[in-house]
Amino acid sequence: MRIGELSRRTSTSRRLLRYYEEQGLIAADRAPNGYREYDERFVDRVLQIRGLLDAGLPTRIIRQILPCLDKPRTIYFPDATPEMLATLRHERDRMTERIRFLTRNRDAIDDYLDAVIAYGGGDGGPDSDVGPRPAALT
Amino acid sequence: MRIGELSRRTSTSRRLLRYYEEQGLIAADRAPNGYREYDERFVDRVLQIRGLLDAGLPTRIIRQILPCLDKPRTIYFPDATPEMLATLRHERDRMTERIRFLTRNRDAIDDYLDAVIAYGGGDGGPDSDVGPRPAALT
DNA sequence: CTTGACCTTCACACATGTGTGAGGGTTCGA
DNA sequence: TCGAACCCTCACACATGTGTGAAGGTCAAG
Repeated sequence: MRIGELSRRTSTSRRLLRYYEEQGLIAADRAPNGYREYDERFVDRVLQIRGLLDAGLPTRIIRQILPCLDKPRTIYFPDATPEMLATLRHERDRMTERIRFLTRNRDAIDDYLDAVIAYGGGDGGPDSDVGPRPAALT
Repeated sequence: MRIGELSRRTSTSRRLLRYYEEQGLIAADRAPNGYREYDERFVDRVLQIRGLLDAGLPTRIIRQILPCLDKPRTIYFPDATPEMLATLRHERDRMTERIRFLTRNRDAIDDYLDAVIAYGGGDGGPDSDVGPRPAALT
């Protein structure tokens, strides 16, 4: 497929797809006329990049960890230099930290939301169907 | 305490502390000479801001959710407008998504690392003490 | 009183992800 | 053959978080 279709299928602007390529995250090959040509696998790949980007990782890091994330665990290990393994460990730990932090704060928001609907009776939002109020608060 | 101490205690540059204030994330009061004056609570507060920032939330969102995250669940609910509750729900869901994504990818990295050390015997890094290799690979 | 360590505001600078548009080719159907 | 709908590269622009430094005020110790 060409860039327009990939763009549509990943909800990612053409501009960004070219940017990701420039950053070495994806490598499209070219049709004789110069157009980029992508195959199916790029859809998942781009989605994964978006996810990692959204999770706060910079392209520089994504470029390094992406090859290790191929779904069929390629038993053929690429050039895993010690520096790269160190980066991987470090990034893994950083992600674990992030997960902890996000979880803690997400739960705090959740608690707040629960408290608000228990207290004020909610606002008709999508969380209004949470079942019976705790006895102590009714 | 003044900005220098808060900076040291939170490993955050003075510049950023002023920036967070400008963004409405913290509100220091001023000594007669114009110096910012912070109390203990700001240490945690700043650390929390850093965490949320690192987790990928922009200051604009942090400003909204921070008041809901005060540790002693202040049963006194601030001006929780419906728009704000909607933001909160949306952001909570977004965080849940991020957590899912980060977890998935973190685990993938972890698996890769495990596979590498099982395969190549590791590189002497901090994960080398993971115990016996899986029987099938030794 | 001076020096040094603090503090203030202001402003320019930079990296990163992303938008936008100019200037110009290719392809395909009417 | 024309127009629409693609594609290309290049480049400037913007928001956000962050660094850095100038020009100057405050304060305590020597």
